[in-house]
Amino acid sequence: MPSAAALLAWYDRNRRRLPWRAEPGAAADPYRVWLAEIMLQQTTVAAVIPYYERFLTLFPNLAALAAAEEGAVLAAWAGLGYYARARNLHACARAVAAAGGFPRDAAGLRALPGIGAYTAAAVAAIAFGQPVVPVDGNVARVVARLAAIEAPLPAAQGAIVAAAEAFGTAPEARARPGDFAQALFDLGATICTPTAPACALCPLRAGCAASRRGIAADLPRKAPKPERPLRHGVHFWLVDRQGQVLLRRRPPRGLLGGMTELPGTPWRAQPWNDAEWRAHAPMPAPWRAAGEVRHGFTHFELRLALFAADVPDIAADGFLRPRAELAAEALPSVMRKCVAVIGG
DNA sequence: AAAACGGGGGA
DNA sequence: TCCCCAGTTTT
Repeated sequence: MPSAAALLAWYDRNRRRLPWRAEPGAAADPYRVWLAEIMLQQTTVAAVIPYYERFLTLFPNLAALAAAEEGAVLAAWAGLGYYARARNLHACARAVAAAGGFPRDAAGLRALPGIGAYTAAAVAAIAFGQPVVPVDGNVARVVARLAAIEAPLPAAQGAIVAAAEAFGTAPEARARPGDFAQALFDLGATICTPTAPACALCPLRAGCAASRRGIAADLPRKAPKPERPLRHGVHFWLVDRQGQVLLRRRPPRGLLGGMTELPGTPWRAQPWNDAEWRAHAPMPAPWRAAGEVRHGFTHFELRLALFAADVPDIAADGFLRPRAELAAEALPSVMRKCVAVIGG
């Protein structure tokens, strides 16, 4: 069994300073811990920091976020991805505000929108000092190596969680649950990295089965991923005589749910021919080819053809924005790419 | 159990 | 290019 004491001693000297973290010895703010954890789901620290700072300015506390319109929250989230997180964040803020505060235990937190097993444990440990171990990608990698778990993910997840909980029962870990969790995060982020782990610098090396066997860099093993299919779409850049561009809102749920887009066709496996995409144009217009955009989503690759036209007046569903203000519009990244190609 | 759900940074 | 990231929800 690796040494929790050694891990915490390493953490006390090497901890990362992050905007949502309390200073050593200070109490963590549950609102900030929760907000950061939601943003950090499947998202790197570097990507989160500017969004976190902006969010805290717009919504400095739970009451402010609960009082905001969902559209304002989605707009502040634009570009960060996984937009269901923003909708759940808002719903969660209202539920917690109505209840008078966050539940202090993992089971209570787990019942809230957008909070799964990982986030419940992270908030319980970091904000409320509960003796639980959140297992994210970092912790899973560290623990799979410590215990030399060779079964591939996701089948190995149960064994990894069990090993993490066993590590967390050490008295030093139970005395500082939040620091123990964050120590595992920091170790995974800076020493026990996915490729080429710096085992020579690791405080847990003596207790690491994978390091001993020389297979640390090979763990955790992962099941092969299905290949991503290709999809095609066409989007339209329609400008009126006042220089206003037609935009519209996507359906409230599903892919990019509730976000703003240029009007376009559905995205499908087969490319669109001329007659097909014209049937989806917001109105008849002298369309001219205006470029192409490629964008990768988690489960498919997207190729968009862009067509532009100028008309005196726009008569179509959607809303208008001055072309010059589009850079400031809250757009998902794929639509930001379209604007950059056409209007850039 | 499997699929849906974004986007950016690093190897 | 592929992989990974402080995962959750829906089917």
